[in-house]
Amino acid sequence: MTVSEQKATDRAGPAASDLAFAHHDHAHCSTDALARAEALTAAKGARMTPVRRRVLEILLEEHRALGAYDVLSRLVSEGFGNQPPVAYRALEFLVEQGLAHRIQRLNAFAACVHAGEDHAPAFLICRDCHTVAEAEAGAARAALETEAARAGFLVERTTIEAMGLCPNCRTHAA
Amino acid sequence: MTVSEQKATDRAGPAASDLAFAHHDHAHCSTDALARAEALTAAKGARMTPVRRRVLEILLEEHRALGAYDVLSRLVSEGFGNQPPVAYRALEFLVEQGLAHRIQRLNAFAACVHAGEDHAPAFLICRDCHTVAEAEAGAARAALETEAARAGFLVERTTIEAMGLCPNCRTHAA
DNA sequence: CTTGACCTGTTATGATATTACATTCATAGA
DNA sequence: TCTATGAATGTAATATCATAACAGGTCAAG
Ligand SMILES: [Zn+2]
Ligand SMILES: [Zn+2]
Ligand SMILES: [Zn+2]
Ligand SMILES: [Zn+2]
Repeated sequence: MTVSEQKATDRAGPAASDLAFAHHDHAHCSTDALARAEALTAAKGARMTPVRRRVLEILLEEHRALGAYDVLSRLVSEGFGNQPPVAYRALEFLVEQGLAHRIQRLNAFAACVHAGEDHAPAFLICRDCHTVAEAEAGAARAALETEAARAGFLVERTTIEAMGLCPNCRTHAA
Repeated sequence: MTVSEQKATDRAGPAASDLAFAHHDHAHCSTDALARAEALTAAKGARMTPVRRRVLEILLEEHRALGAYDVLSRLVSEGFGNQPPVAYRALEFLVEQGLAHRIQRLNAFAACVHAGEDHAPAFLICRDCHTVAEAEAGAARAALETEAARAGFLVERTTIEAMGLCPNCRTHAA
């Protein structure tokens, strides 16, 4: 990473204290994200319907990734449709709108904690407590694009994920 | 990326001409990989059985990722067992031995073209022709670890994949 | 030749995801 | 206001990906 790239990362990236692992006022974190989601979809003319809103709320409850069927079972118990497309369509919408991310490693979905910020996310997945934190992947993505460019490959989308131990679980393990 | 990191990449990484996209003597590329696989497993005392060898050969036929069921259907037509565990177990073995990689994005598997080299792979996946090239991810992984360290997260395994257009398909598209 | 580890075959099931079509809902234009 | 239209949702059926559990076979060390 060059010095200028590091500075860019420092400007754009979340502070370490923003990360899911740190203690924080999660009720605020969650309602804030939901409010921003409403504003963003309204601005784009996209429709934040009840199912979609509820799915986002469910994802926001914890900093974990949920499978489509986990989400679906929650929806069913609240009177929404009980077939897979109900969950998959709402999740697809949220991902398209940048309000949620798909975690490839887990075949699961997590709410975006930086909605509207046009960020390059990496995901830090704790194998122990299953918390998923969204980290800044600008530098990693740049390195990947550099490598791709050597091959003449045009990068359109990237998947950058790390599996390991979060600070809390490291401490417990030690 | 620092200058020293760039140099490290240049030393360790494959030349651009090594990549799957470039024209190359693939018969040699393939038989060579198979020979190295035999040597590596022998050295480790692991058993390269007929199914396992055949699965590796199948993966080596092209620089693409194959799903477990694609592999399985090939095995069936050659007299091996026709149940999913037959394919999954052979693939699991190859991944454990570092002879193949799992491509998360595709739920599929590709032969490793740098077996035994202790590399940090990134995968460049062409959305058009489905070729999968293995690129050097040392720099990207280092950037990801730096970011993870800020959060106190201990990285154990990484998934670094890019979806996009390979040089050939870029040309055709243009 | 027995033992024990490992490998393979097979059944059954579970988990993830999509296609297709019918119905309902929101809203822009007549 | 009253449709026409496209969007969203509900539902059934199916496709795709993955693992658990157990039985039987192979092979080399003892
Ligand atoms: Zn939070
Ligand atoms: Zn944890
Ligand atoms: Zn080749
Ligand atoms: Zn291509």
